[in-house]
Amino acid sequence: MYSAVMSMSTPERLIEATRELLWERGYVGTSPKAVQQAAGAGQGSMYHHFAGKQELALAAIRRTADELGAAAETVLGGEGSAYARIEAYLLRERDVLRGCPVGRLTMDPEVIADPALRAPVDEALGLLRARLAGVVQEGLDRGEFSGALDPEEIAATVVATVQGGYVLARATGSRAPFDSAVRGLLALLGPRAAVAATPTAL
Amino acid sequence: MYSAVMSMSTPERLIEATRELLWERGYVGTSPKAVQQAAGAGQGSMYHHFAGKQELALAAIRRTADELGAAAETVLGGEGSAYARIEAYLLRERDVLRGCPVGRLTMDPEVIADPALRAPVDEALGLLRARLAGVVQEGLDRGEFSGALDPEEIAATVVATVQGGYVLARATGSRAPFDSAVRGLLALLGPRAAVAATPTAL
DNA sequence: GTCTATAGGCCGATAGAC
DNA sequence: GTCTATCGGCCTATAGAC
Repeated sequence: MYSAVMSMSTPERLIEATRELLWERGYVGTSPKAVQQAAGAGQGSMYHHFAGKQELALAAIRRTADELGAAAETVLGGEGSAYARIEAYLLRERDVLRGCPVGRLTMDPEVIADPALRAPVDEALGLLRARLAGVVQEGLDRGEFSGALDPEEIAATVVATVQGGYVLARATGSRAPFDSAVRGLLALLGPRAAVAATPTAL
Repeated sequence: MYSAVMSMSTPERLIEATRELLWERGYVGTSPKAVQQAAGAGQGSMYHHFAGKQELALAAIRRTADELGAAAETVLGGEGSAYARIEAYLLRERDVLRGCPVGRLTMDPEVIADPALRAPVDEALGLLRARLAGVVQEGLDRGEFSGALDPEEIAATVVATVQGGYVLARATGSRAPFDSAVRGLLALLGPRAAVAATPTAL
């Protein structure tokens, strides 16, 4: 991990340092100087590779957004019933107290005010919802869930529960409320569905 | 509204201005200077009434947290079935694109790092969850919901859906995903419960 | 209570030498 | 590519006059 960082090119180190700082402190709370120190790069070096704070943040946000999509696809494109895949998404390993590196940006006034910075955030969360809606639709087609459910609504509820779970966990300083929220959602989504799907999947 | 602001004492105006700025820009993004300008108060005046940024923010956060509790109680302490009250909480009027003034602070590194600033946030969200859990328990006692549900988990899911709904709405720039998430949750919580409770409530 | 003055340091960026 | 120097302005206070 650290050796990987040390062997990176300067632009790479700058982007990775920016990703970390954006995650922890947001755009408003991240200064070029802090990025340079974290990346071990000088002032002139940073401005040689990137036009400024915004351009650097854009590169960092794009990468983080792409990673979110890839991670979601790994879990949602896996084996099993629709319920099982949604469960896998919800129970996936997470650094709960750090929150979501993409969702976090949504609370930053300067990210929201800048269309270029907001675009990757919007897209990543939109794709995630669409992908989840597809899985819910599959489950509906297979009769896993009650027929009254709207796939896009359930997808929004699933993503919102995760994003809001981070809020509750950070408020408390413990991941417990996140886990509660997820278990509550699974209980509402689940029992009958899981059983119904078993014959086909397992 | 504005006349009310203008007739307020200087400390009051400072607190209200801080509340607005904290909501929009967070603690990290809010400067004493910006507060002074928004409140129409001078530098010396602000530091006469408050020791500094942290003390001012503490007063503002406490008030916002208290308001959250009062607003929740208004809706959750009302008439109707448990389902109806949770529905009322979820459908309550909200400035969705502005997000939650309390939940927002959870993404601020300096609020989370400062126990004094975090405490009111933690307490407000904790009380909200407890209050909702009580309502769910009532619903369970009256047979409104499926017996398998855990009140604290469902309460966490409800609050998380709202908090996460804000994230989705702000990412998109539209309240639509918030409404979807809420409708999805109501669909999961609901139909049978709503019908079962109707005889008593309506 | 409110004002102005002052402080040392960071903010985000630009310029130009090496 | 990376460095140092420099910029005007804001950050968060503090000091002391009025």
